[in-house]
Amino acid sequence: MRVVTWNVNSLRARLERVEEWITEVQPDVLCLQETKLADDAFPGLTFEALGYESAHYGQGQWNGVAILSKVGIDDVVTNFAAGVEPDPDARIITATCGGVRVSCCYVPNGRSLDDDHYTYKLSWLDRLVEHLDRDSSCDADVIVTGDFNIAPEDRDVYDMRKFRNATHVSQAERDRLTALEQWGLSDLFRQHHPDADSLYSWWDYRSGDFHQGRGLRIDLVLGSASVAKRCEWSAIDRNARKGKQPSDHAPVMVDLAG
DNA sequence: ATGGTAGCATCGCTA
Repeated sequence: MRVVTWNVNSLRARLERVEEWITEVQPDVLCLQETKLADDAFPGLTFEALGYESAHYGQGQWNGVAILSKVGIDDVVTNFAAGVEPDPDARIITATCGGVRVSCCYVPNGRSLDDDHYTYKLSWLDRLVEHLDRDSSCDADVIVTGDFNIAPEDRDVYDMRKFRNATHVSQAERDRLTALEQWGLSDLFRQHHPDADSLYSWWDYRSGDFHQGRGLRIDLVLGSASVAKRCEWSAIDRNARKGKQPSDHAPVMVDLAG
């Protein structure tokens, strides 16, 4: 079972590329972030024609998340699970696909360490743990994936000197990833690339950052212990960042046995 | 230190 996360930075602007990519890579489950669509504008029929059921949670203009699945899509939850302080933005959708409980997340950017949006980011990540406590069981097959807007380690950042006093690398943000780890999740890409550095999933559009190798690894696929055990391959498809009108993010893929 | 680009409900905001 192939599970992929991809921040597409506007599904309207990216639909043709996403369709081509799906046809080539044939993921079983595809988690999308930043669709920037209202629910009634989501191209569900286009994906149905490619063999996918889908669920979208959007608000138009900004944010918006979706799950596409060839292996069923059940028990869909939009926003955080009941009992958790709801988020005003459309940033998380959860569904069961092929027996795996999948949460597709678009974590707030944070903007800067002194911005209210940074406080919101930390609160959002605290609520993600509460969401998992209420929605999912760490003993089951669970995937929490998406654009985390956090680089787990310094080696996931092209140049730490450029990130002094910046978001995406702060201890408080990384502590939130540790909390997810303590809940029972691990970084499936890192499991298959334990010694690698300079492997990124996002590159700023500006200044030729992609071609200069200036990126961050901020798109993660986290899996529970049973999922990690089944995970036999993971890669970032940086080819998808090339060519005409790419997203600024590349898809991150994992293959699970069975 | 700044600015660079892309997308949106576009001339300002978000990333």
